[in-house]
Amino acid sequence: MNLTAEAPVTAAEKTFFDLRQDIVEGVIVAGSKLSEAELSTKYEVSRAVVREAISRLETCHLVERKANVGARVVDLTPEGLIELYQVRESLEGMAARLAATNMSEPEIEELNQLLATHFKTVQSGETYYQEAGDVDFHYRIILGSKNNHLISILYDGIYHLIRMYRVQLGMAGPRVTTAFDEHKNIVKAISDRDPELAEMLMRRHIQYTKNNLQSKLES
Amino acid sequence: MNLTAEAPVTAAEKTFFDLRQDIVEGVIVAGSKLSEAELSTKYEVSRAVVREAISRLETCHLVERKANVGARVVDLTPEGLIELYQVRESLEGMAARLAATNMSEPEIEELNQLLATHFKTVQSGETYYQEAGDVDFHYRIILGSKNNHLISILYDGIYHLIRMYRVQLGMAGPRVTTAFDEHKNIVKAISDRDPELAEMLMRRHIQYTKNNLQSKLES
DNA sequence: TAGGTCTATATTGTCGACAATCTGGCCGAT
DNA sequence: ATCGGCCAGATTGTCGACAATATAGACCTA
Repeated sequence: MNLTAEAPVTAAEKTFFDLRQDIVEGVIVAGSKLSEAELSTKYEVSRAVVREAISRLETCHLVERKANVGARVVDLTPEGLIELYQVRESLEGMAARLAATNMSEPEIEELNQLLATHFKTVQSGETYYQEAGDVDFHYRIILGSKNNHLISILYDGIYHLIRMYRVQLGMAGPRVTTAFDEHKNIVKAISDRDPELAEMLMRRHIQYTKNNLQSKLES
Repeated sequence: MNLTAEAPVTAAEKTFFDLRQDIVEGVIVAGSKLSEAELSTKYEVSRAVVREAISRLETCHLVERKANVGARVVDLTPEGLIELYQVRESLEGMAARLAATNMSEPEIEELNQLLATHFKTVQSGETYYQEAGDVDFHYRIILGSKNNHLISILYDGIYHLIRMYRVQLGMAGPRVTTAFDEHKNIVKAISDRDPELAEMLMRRHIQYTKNNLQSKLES
């Protein structure tokens, strides 16, 4: 997710990005312990920057920390997934509602163009869509809400966890095209400046996504 | 807000609590810069623990940090208040809805008892209610949602900001008794296991609170 | 005088060492 | 044999010093 396109300016930030990626992609196994000394040698930085990186991971809810004990990567449970998606549904539903009011016409135009690009990608059968494409779509709508708190909670707070579930459960399959249609309808509602419909469609879209993930988690 | 009743186990945690309180209560002025060296001498700890404390304050959205520049206390703007309460309305509305389903009968009973206690406090005319009492009320409902992500976002994330607005704008006045009635109706909806009504009443309650705060901010 | 560069200073970022605390295993008592 | 306390090792928390970066002001130039 280099959508924010922010280059790490400090060593702690770079270590944070590296660690986050390794956790999201499962290189560091869910539930495993994060030893400061170990990571310090692995990423070739001092323990202080590892501590700072871990501290930021805690903000993303990717790790949990106990005083004088240490940090562990969160483990993925069905209950956690349900809780996460309850919150996501509410927040992104609000984002879609606000976006229908607050997005500028040029931004909406860009959103439509993004959709057109995705359409070609889907037709060509690439799996790329579900990962970066989907994230990009949701990202723009969240930004379109123009609510900085909302943006922060979603992107600094829970989005990496959502990615973690998706990546580790392996996203692909028949939902790709139907998800695209759902995206299309959401964009149409936003283009029509219909906040209530935009929220409802977004909430359903996320519910479908949750159900899809749940079925994979239970299998 | 010692509802969580968690004693600081480490120096960084204690410094975090102290700093947070000073910021929320306005002892440290909104918008002011947080100098690590200065705070280090003031709280009599090393710069490392000050840095950790500031890092945690960033998670609460109480301070903003820029690399190689430093941290500043957030400043309170009308726009920020609106954004904050949009998010709060959505999240606490969800909390009330979930609480109506997930709270146990004993927990609901305790909630009713809390309300009875508040009634006496309101009658006696103490201002205590609006601060700790109100926070306690909302806290229990949030916990009653049984959704750990939601609980974390609200309590580790935005509740201290809400307190900051309330404390610094000076809460008291004629809304005390009407707010109590709103609380009473919310508890009734939860007792009746009526999720939709509970959510609607909570959302309205928070809207009223926002309007009340806004009028103070504009004056 | 306006604009830009350069330097001095202050502040933040990073490091390695030491202190405090937890964990797991050993030993003894009942 | 089981339970509890206790010791050793390892891990996290804290500290002060050093390095890297930004900021403000002086100085120079056009």
